[in-house]
Amino acid sequence: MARLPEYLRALHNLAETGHETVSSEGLANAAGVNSAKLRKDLSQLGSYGTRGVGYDVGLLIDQIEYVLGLTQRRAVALVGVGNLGHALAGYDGFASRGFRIAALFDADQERVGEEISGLVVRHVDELPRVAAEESIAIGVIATPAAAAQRVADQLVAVGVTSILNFAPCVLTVPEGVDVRKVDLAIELQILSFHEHRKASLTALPATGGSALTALSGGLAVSEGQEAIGT
Amino acid sequence: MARLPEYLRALHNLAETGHETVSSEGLANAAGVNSAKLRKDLSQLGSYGTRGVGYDVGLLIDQIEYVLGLTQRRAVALVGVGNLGHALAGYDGFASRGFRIAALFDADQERVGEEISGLVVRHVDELPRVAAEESIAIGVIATPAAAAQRVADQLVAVGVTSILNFAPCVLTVPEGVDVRKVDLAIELQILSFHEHRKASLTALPATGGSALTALSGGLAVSEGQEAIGT
DNA sequence: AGGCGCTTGTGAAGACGTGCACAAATCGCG
DNA sequence: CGCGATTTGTGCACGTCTTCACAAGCGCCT
Ligand SMILES: NC(=O)c1ccc[n+]([C@@H]2O[C@H](COP(=O)([O-])OP(=O)(O)OC[C@H]3O[C@@H](n4cnc5c(N)ncnc54)[C@H](O)[C@@H]3O)[C@@H](O)[C@H]2O)c1
Ligand SMILES: NC(=O)c1ccc[n+]([C@@H]2O[C@H](COP(=O)([O-])OP(=O)(O)OC[C@H]3O[C@@H](n4cnc5c(N)ncnc54)[C@H](O)[C@@H]3O)[C@@H](O)[C@H]2O)c1
Repeated sequence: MARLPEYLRALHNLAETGHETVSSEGLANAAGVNSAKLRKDLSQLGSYGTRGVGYDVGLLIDQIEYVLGLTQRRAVALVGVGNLGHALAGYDGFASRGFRIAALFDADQERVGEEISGLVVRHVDELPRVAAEESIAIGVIATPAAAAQRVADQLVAVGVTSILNFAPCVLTVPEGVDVRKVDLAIELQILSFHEHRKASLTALPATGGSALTALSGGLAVSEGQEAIGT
Repeated sequence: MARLPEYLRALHNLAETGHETVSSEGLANAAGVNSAKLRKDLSQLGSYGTRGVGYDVGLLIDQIEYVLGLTQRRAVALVGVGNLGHALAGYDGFASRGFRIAALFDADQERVGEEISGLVVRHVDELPRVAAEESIAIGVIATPAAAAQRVADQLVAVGVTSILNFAPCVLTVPEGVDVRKVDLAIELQILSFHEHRKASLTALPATGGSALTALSGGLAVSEGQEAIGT
């Protein structure tokens, strides 16, 4: 389930605040989801709630971390240490959430050798050797789109089966390899769509207006995320 | 539809390659989706394909850009010019996809006044004045989680109705305001989950193994993204 | 002009996710 | 010990999304 990480984060917050137990309602609130949905999700983990009381925060954290495979700290390789790569490499939020940036790679000789928060940037050709040493579990691609497919191929070649891709392009990978994409421009465009829809609706309250207005008003808007009402 | 931006990107690629028309199959391939799904999506835009030929690339681009509200270049305000904020501010991919970073804000006096790719960082208290001048459409939050809710409130106060949030926390906003969240750690954790699942499955081919194995094997894995097989 | 191959648009079926509503279970308290 | 308050776990119904499959439409070639 894609919501598990969200629950986990909320649980960690609760744990730091001193809570020992949470009701499904409380946790659902903190995670921004429906309480029934949350209970259904958690019931799939093997039922660790006590009726009348709620869920044991610590136990639930352990459960979710186990299911997510966070009991072992996974090694991440970051390829492409440019604008975005620098930010990622210097981000401490990964370490606190179960990951360890194990190596940085770039193709630019100017960047090779540079040290970023304790790690030295290596040439991408060294990937096979480093992968063998570090047992990389996840590869992150932060190169321009033109280079992304080649980098993906290289990652797959050294045995990486999970890739997080920041380049705005579709990657083709063998079956068994998971790819997730983060494209900020797409996020903005989805927001822009909503803006446009809102604007059209307020401008033409009941007329129906242009074909586009009817379209955007009548169509389902399900992007896997939605606004959280007050 | 959340897939429209993906189609748009693929279409721009095709246009640059000199294609004048595309079949649904071709475009679906380029965007990484099923062709039937793509046709159904496009049919909602008002049917601009020619049977036996395909879709006119240029026309389709115009259509999608109109629906997404990209005919006007929307102004984006970026709040929090730290590690990540710098990368975002210096990213030229926004400009080419219909957006204009109109202003940068930070609360740290040390950062106020700094110039990043032609824009001067302003203090977040100036937001009301600048928003009035620039008619900000979208706000991007790249502050620590602790400050995110306050910043969101400030953005809403000046009339922003679309927010892209990079901080790992749930934002509460009034109805009518859209929030999208990008949490990199969550992306990694989802990948980690798949890694764990794959490992469990290969380790215990048919036994069923632990409760967790049965769980992860039997449960639906739908995270809004999936691997693209070869 | 006619036929043929290709492509779109869509009906229908199935899978999936969501949320309500309620029974079962547990705790605390009198 | 029993009762009520509280909260979990889930059956069920509903709406949405996905995919297949195919008829209708279009252009090209003969
Ligand atoms: N900067 C952002 O905020 C941002 C936002 C969204 C998306 N992106 C995307 O992230 C990617 C990187 O963006 P950026 O701003 O960091 O670009 P950048 O040009 O600053 O950095 C790219 C880096 O990748 C390296 N590189 C190029 N080819 C390589 C190869 N084959 N192997 C290894 N390294 C290689 C380059 O040497 C460079 O250091 C781009 O695809 C961009 O579209 C960036
Ligand atoms: N750096 C990354 O790669 C990365 C990755 C994923 C998520 N994030 C998230 O993005 C956010 C920013 O990360 P970062 O690495 O840039 O952190 P950072 O500490 O480098 O930058 C945060 C910036 O926000 C500013 N700020 C703090 N409070 C503010 C306020 N009230 N108003 C305006 N500005 C304020 C700070 O002065 C600072 O410049 C964090 O929530 C982080 O979890 C970052």
